[in-house]
Amino acid sequence: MGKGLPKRSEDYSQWYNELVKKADLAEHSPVRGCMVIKPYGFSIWEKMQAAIDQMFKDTGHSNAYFPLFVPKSYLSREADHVEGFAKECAVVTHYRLKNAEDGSGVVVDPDARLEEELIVRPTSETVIWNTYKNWIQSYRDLPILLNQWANVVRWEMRTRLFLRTAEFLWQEGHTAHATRQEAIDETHQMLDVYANFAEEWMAMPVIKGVKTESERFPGAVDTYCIEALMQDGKALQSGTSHFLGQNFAKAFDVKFADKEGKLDLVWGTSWGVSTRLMGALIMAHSDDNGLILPPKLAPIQVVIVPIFKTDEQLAAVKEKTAPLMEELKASGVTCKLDDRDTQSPGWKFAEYEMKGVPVRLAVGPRDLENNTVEVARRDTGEKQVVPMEGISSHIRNLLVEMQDSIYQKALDFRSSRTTETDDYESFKQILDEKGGFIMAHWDGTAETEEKIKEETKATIRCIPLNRKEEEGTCIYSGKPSKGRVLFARAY
RNA sequence: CGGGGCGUAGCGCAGUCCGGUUAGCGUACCUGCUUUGGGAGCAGGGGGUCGCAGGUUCGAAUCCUGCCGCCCCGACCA
Repeated sequence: MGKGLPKRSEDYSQWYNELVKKADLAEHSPVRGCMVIKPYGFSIWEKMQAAIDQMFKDTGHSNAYFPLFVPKSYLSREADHVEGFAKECAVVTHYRLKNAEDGSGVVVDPDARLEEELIVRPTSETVIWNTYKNWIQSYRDLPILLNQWANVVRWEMRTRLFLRTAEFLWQEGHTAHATRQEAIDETHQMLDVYANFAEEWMAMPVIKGVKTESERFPGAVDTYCIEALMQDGKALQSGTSHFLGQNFAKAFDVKFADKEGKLDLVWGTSWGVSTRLMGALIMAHSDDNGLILPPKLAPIQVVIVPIFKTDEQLAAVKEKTAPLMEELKASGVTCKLDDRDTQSPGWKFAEYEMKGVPVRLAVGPRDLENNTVEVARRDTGEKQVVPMEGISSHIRNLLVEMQDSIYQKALDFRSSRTTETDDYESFKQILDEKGGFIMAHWDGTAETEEKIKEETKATIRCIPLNRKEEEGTCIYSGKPSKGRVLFARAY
């Protein structure tokens, strides 16, 4: 593994790319825009999955699985939906290969063309609503509260590891309800689940809001989102929850008989987060020495690096640390002892910093003699020699404190990079000089939104749910506005 | 799809303009010795269809033609 990372201040984007590779999270695959998620990266994703999955279960959802392929005709059933996704769909046209006659390899067998092409799902609303049609006849069949963990493909023109890949992993929840209000409540509930996950697990503060019409999910009535701020001052949409109204029920003819025997269309929601959250996690906290992981999502929370010259010294360190490891494991702390004699302690220090292991313990002859251990915390870089007595509870407290402190740091950063302005010139100046979130008045029209985007590359990330109602005038058009919206340049 | 750049050892690169020893450097890898509290040192060693295909030439990584792939900028991006 090569040394060092580019500095964030010099080239943020290159810093990110290098970090992803050097922390052993992911790498490019032979296929353009796709990635190999490496074991360490995947183990972080698994921790995220486990936590989110539990939150889904706790809110009454079950997992299921629907197929990868969508018949082409399904996609066009909902007009906005096909409009939104058609340009980035991978299409399966044949089902067989054969040996080339000139011996150059295999070629597509022209006789094996599919009667109807299959789309590799960019999202599963269509397959799922087509299925729901068969499952729903009566109000007694409702609600249906399902989630699936899956891969989807969106043929993006430009990709970046985790942030935007042609194939990505995600979960997509799809629910069906008897009433409008119940579906709206579900939409909000899942938005809250995402926000809680982002803040409590990822230590990443987010703004909850609703998208403007132009940023809305194709086929949705309303799209809610959580928006996070990255260290370079750009926004990252980190999760979405859609109120679908009756749009997909209409497209797939999903009706139910209510208590009075009257037929009505079913109300729907869908919601998802993806491996993009990995990108968010990386960019929200990490520094020029590598990844910084909040303890709750760190696959290894504590690493012990023994300092030794001889086998006897190593054995003595192991004997000393064995009870500590037992104790930590018993209290749910993931702990690893790196006793390799093939790498120097300094190499290991750098390595675990790159990988974002929250707490590092170094134990050597000096410590054995004094009954101490050197404790280093990744987020601040602080090192402390502490007595072996009570070390286990010291570490547990430290992990809790770090989780909180990492969140607080991100929150402080966001506060310092959130600006209110009432003037278009200073709006542009803030974007160029400071970046971050800008709260400003907007007249509510798509035209104005588009103009601002063209001129500044900033988009309306969302209309925050908790914004205060206040009269104002649009920074661009000068027309009246009922409240501020959240602007930023975004990923 | 438009503009720019790049394909040489696992990775990162020099050499290409101006053709000419055995294609080189860093790192990684292997062996040995000394080391080990912040990415160790020394010595030795292995690893190459120079993106692919043609052409020019006594001779091509280097010049010419065609093709392929990747990266960056733009367009695009629930």
